[in-house]
Amino acid sequence: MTDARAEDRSIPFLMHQIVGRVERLVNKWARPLGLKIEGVRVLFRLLGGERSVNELARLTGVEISTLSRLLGRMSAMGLLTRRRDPADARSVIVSLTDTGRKLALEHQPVYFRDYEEVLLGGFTGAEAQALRQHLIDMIDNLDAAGDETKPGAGETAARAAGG
Amino acid sequence: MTDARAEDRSIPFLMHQIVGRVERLVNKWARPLGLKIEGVRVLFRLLGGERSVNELARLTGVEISTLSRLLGRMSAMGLLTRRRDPADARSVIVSLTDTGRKLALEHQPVYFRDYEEVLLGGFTGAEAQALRQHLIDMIDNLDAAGDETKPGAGETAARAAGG
DNA sequence: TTTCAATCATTGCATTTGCAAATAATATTG
DNA sequence: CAATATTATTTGCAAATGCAATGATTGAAA
Repeated sequence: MTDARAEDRSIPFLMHQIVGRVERLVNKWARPLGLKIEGVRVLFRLLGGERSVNELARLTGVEISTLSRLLGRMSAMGLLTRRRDPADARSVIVSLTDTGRKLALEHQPVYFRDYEEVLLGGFTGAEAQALRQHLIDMIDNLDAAGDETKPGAGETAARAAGG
Repeated sequence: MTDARAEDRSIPFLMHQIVGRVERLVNKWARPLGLKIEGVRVLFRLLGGERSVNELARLTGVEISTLSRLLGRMSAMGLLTRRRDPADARSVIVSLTDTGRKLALEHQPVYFRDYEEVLLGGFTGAEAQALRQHLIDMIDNLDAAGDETKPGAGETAARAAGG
């Protein structure tokens, strides 16, 4: 068991493992609802109010073309509606139907918060908070690095958070 | 910019964001090589020596059926070979070809270590180490929770690491 | 107003995905 | 040895993915 390790502890790989596991757990749970994790994210995000497709993409982290089609499916399922934004006819406003809202509210207790509780089992509040901040910092680092299209040999790393 | 936030700070979501960004960065870089991130993982993992498909799946976090097909493609690209394990004819041993090894070695400098450096930009060594350990703990938590098929209302969270 | 650039969303297309079933070989048990 | 359970890998199939290109609308500049 401790044999196949070695090199398994890089941060990106560990995070990949965690995200993959969470996805599999959520997918398993959401399958009876006819949804996968992305659909679940969309559903619960919309509980907070109407959003444009663009906002939804940013808020859920789903690729926008993927999202567009996902919205089509969820719309066909009767979970949400799409209508043109009167103020800007390029945008499409997505909102939950009563059915969608009902579904979301019914299953709210097993949403991400609970997965977060699983993830953070055994963590102190301070540890959890430090972790959360570190994750946010890493996102900033990535956004800074993303501008360069290529990470380079590592020279640009420290600058991102160092200021 | 600080407008569309709200609820963006759950641990699973933040990690999803990070993993997605890393994937996009690596995919962009790896595309000229005819690979995506999973292929890159396989390639560099094999640099450490031959592996069975099963081991490779565990080590790279790639779904096994996906991996099987990916190996077929990479084999067709001349990057690796598959042969039956003489000691256990159920297993298939995957190893790099000279071409594959050459490719891996050429591009080693921009592999995950560098992305890790990007991610950890501005982190102290202690912070990085704490983060790494937290990630490992979270994987353990997930594995413990995975046995139950469903996360429940949150009652099982603390038990996982608390013992 | 006309023209050109930027933004938002959708779709074409080939590729890839994941689950579940199938296939094959080995371990275990009696 | 025979029968059964377990492990390793591959494939059938329907569905989903992402990039790039398109259509439609708005904003800016002259």
